[in-house]
Amino acid sequence: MSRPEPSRGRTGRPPLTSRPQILAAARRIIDRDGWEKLTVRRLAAELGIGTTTLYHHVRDREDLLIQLLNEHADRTLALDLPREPRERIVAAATAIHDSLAAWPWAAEVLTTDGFLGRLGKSSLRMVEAVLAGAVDHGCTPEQAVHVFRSIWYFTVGEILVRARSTGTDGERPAFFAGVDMSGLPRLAALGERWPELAARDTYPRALRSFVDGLLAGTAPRPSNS
Amino acid sequence: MSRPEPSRGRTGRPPLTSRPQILAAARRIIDRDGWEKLTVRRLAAELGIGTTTLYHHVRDREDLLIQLLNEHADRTLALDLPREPRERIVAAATAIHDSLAAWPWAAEVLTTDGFLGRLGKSSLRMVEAVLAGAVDHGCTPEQAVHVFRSIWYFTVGEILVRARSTGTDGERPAFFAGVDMSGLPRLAALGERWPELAARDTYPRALRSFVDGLLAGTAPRPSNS
DNA sequence: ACCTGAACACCGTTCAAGT
DNA sequence: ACCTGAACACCGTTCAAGT
Repeated sequence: MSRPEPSRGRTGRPPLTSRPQILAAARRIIDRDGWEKLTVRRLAAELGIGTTTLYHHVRDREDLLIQLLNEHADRTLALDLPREPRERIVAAATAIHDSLAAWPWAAEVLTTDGFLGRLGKSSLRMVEAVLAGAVDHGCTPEQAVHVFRSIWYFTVGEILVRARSTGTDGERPAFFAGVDMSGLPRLAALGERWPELAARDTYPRALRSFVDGLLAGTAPRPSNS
Repeated sequence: MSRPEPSRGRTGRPPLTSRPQILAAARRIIDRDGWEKLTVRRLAAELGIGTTTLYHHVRDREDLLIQLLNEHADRTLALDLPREPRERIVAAATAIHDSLAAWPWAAEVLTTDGFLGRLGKSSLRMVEAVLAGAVDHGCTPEQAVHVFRSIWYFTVGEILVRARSTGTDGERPAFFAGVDMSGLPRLAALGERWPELAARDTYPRALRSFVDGLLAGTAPRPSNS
């Protein structure tokens, strides 16, 4: 896993490609060409190495993406969190959300199996904060996991849906064109205002409602003594 | 869009491939080989036609998937909903959830831009039900859209994350293996119980909490007169 | 009007071999 | 120990042509 010092006497050819180099090249591609263009083949080309060489440094494409995400998390999740339980939960969830919203390509990796077990320390700190906030509020560990998972699903859903929504609203033709609106009065009344309303950033407000709803079931801890 | 009667005199060769045939073949592939195998090329092969012929009947792969989803919705969302606003919202969201949970491949299409505008009547009925429930509870149209979107994000997130989670728990090695747990006491205390807790189906409970939280902000309508 | 093969421009990953 | 080209087994989509 860790690379040896170049000065230490060792057998074999010294590596020409390092993990930080690979991640830097990947970021370069994303910034320059868009994250859709980050493929194993292009990344190798960017590094000036053979495609297959990359497979000595990353297990597969998914592994590359998770390493990239963890590095991103290290840079964006190093913040202090409030002490009060509810505010702690809200702040941690918001940090996760904002971090992911800035990297919509993260969507590809968010839903992989066993994702949590492959997360780095920075991300796990945020998971811990939500769990601790819930427990401090009076939740059992089981309830705390439920609180975390609920918030996680909502956050992932928000990111994934909005990541694919074009910001190019304005010149788009009738959103509900060709849809038969009979029997759908509320939807019909909204009509073409829908795209505008759907584009609003309502994550913070919805998050607070959700946290309130989740914590309402469990009695808050009695103040000490 | 609609196909002509074969008996009516018309110019040109009669079509050998119809929309229902295509959708039936697609379902056959999904049931037999798994939804990952549903590709344009395989579908054409299943139908016994050239790959390019398919492009006369569907605009592209995404269009095929949305047609398939709408057909699925027609078969699964034809249910009655309770009249009481809160129960109406919960029932509609649960119907959407259960319908999607049964077809995890729907994940591929859920997040496409302008998705709502391409939905069929059965799905829009559920959207309408959530909006109507919120308005009947006392929400403004703007708030009702907020309620729908919040529930939608949560539902999509739950489906997408759980769709990729293997049900093959039991023989999997240590979930948090190799993770440094120092400074993460709540997570450490949970330890290897995490996969078991994360596998629980908590959607209904979390949904109720969310709906409660979302409706709490808006005063319930005064009973009539 | 409907259908087609060939081609374009790609993918991720593995193998056996080279230095 | 590290790197490699070639190959495998695919993708979605477009074009110009055939019946």
